[in-house]
Amino acid sequence: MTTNERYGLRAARALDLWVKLARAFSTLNHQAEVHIRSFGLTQPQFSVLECLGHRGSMTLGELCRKHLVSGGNMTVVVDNLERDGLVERIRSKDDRRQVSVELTPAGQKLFEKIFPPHADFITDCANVLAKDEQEQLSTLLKKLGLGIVKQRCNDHNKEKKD
Amino acid sequence: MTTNERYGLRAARALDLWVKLARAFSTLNHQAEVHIRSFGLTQPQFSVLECLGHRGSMTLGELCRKHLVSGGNMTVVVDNLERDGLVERIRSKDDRRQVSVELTPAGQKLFEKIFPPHADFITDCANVLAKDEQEQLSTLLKKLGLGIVKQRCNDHNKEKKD
DNA sequence: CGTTAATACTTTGAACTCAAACAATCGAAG
DNA sequence: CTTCGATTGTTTGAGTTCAAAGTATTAACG
Repeated sequence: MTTNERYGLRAARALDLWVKLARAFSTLNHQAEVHIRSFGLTQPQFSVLECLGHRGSMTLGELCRKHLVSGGNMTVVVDNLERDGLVERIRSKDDRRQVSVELTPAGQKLFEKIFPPHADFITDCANVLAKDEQEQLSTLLKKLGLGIVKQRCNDHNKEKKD
Repeated sequence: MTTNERYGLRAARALDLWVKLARAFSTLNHQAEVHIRSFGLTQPQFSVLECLGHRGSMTLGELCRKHLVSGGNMTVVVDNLERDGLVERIRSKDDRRQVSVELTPAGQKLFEKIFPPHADFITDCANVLAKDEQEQLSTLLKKLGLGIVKQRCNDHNKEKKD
């Protein structure tokens, strides 16, 4: 019995989309992971390094929001980067609760060394699709992602009212 | 300085696609996670339960391949499901290395209880997009995912020859 | 001023993930 | 029949993730 026969056409289409999304992400993610690992970093570590490299120092909270990651987590990632001498924690003077994270010279150097080849790597992968396919895919993914956030947010507010 | 100015248009497009893919996946994944957690399961646990519910018993190796997950990992997930009395390990008589994993009656019951509402949930999320948009997106994601596998596989073989 | 609430981060415990090392079993070649 | 190599699972160690509880600091209110 197919998913269609069991749960209907709409559900079959939705579940199919969900599987394809998970597979595509998982595949690219795995490739990126392997590539990044060859530089001695994990993916979240690289991601934080990249963020700091491109946008300068950020607080832990900003890093969390940017990475859609829960608080307790970023602490550990930054711990490990700090242990490896790639970033530095600096308590803000204005608000002593906040901790600003900055690249050390070693961190900056590593970022400059590994980001370009990594960008090339991602570009290679994306070139499986033609230019307009890439743009079309981006657009649809954005619509899906933002749409879900909006939808869930509305549902949540509706529940509150009830 | 934009990504485009820094690394060129092709890279900018590819990186943008990568970010959108990661965001869309992460958003839907998070929603699904929260929904599944309300039934007392984690996502990988649910995923294994679903697999067994739809396709009957499978060996650990089959589960690994189906979930694109490394071996040592599935052991733990199945450990936890077994601890909760939802699945059972059965050593194959033909090949005593293989371990077949089966749903217990409790596991079967839980699967039947939670899969339909979960399918509805995913369907709701997907309905952010119109029917033809969903199909288009599925097609592009599939092409991207399979294309990358193929590309990397070729690269790998090329390296071997060198 | 002092209490109370909110914010920013850290800690803790459970689960998942990988890679690498290990054990058990099977198959095939000598 | 024995040994060697491949396959199947498990174990171990490091890292990531979340949720929930805890600490420190700030802001706001009486």
